[in-house]
Amino acid sequence: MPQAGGTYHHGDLRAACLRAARELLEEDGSAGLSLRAVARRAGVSATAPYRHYADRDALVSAVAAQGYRELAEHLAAAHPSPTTPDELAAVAVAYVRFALERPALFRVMFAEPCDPNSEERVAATTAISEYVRGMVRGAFPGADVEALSTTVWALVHGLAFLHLDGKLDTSTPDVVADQVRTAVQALFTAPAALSQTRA
Amino acid sequence: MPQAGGTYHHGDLRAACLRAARELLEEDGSAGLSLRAVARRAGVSATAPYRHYADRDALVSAVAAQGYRELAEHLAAAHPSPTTPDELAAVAVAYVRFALERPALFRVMFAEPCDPNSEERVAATTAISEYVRGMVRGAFPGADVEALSTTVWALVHGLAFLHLDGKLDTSTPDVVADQVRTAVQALFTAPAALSQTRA
DNA sequence: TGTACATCAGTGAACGCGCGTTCACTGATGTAC
DNA sequence: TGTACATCAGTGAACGCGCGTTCACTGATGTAC
Repeated sequence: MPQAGGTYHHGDLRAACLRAARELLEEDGSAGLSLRAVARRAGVSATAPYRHYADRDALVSAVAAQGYRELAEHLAAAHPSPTTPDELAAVAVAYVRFALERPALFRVMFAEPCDPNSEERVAATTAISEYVRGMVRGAFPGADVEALSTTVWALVHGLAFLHLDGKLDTSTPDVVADQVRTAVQALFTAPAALSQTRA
Repeated sequence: MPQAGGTYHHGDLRAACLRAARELLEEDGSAGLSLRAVARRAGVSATAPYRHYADRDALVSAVAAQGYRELAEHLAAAHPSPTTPDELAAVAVAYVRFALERPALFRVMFAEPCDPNSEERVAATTAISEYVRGMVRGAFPGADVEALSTTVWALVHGLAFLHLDGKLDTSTPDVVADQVRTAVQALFTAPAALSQTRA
């Protein structure tokens, strides 16, 4: 029964490493995420983390997986099962806000094809796309769920990254939220504009 | 008048560094993009690049700017001024293909907010968004150009990144192209599906 | 309840690595007279 | 046309750094009897 204390045994170094990694990530970006730095921050020798993570990649994977889980919760908190455009927009806003509030984490999550070896990561990714699919199913009954899910996810993901990379106005959270809502609205009104041209 | 020869003076080391950087980028990812590696590949001493680039960041910025210029050309080559959904889809496919063919370069281009100090980079970014705006203006006369441009860019950018990060089926270029076309189509048909639910 | 022992989670020294960057330098080039 | 000299683009040794990872180790914990 581990008792967290100032003693030789840490108590829960695994979790402490994860926490330290998250902090470093937000402070220094992914460049700052080294095993040694994590150990330092956790107040432990440089090699202690090896008791809990096979190597640096394993730690990074764990961080990413945690990020996915939090993202899923964050979206569900915005609305568990959106069906109207407004509800859908609210979830989109939540997605983008998540990215902007944890930029380095978000980058790590999507930094490379998650290696199929990490079950934890695969499961986490799948959970997100399932959520999106469920959302589309609820909001657009009768639509091609697969295609529209991709569209919706891509739109929101693209908004998140363009904001993250400074390609869009990110001055205040409200400005961002408005842009996201408008973009999602455009998803519903674009054909009306198009119909002026053709037919 | 620089004569490229096997002599002491390189001739055009600036360009050679850029070329070497691009190669390293595609071979080893952005982790492989070090000034020393670039110098090595260019067949020059480790410090020679400093004659042409103030520091590593300057090189990276130059690479990114070159990437933006190439992306702009690539899109224009797909269609200089698309107006129909099909033409728009063709440009979208070109965008995603560009990303998948030069994954590491694409990542560098969008890896961080381009520092406003690099005029070259700012100009390059602006060129892309201008192109998108022009496209939207042509394809959707009467629409809110600003909002719809953001939507279109985000959708396509999101598709590119989700593919790049292995979140979508990337098995063959054709599969990818189909997905992109379908997603863009969905942009035009989503409200029809929605109208089944409401009103 | 007390003790012997296995197991586990840490330590700390050491390895080799590649990196960015500085510095004083030197060879090649071009220009002014 | 020839020569002196300034400038420019390279060299190579050296700096200090932080990293990932290995290894043999030791202190703490828990368990079987």
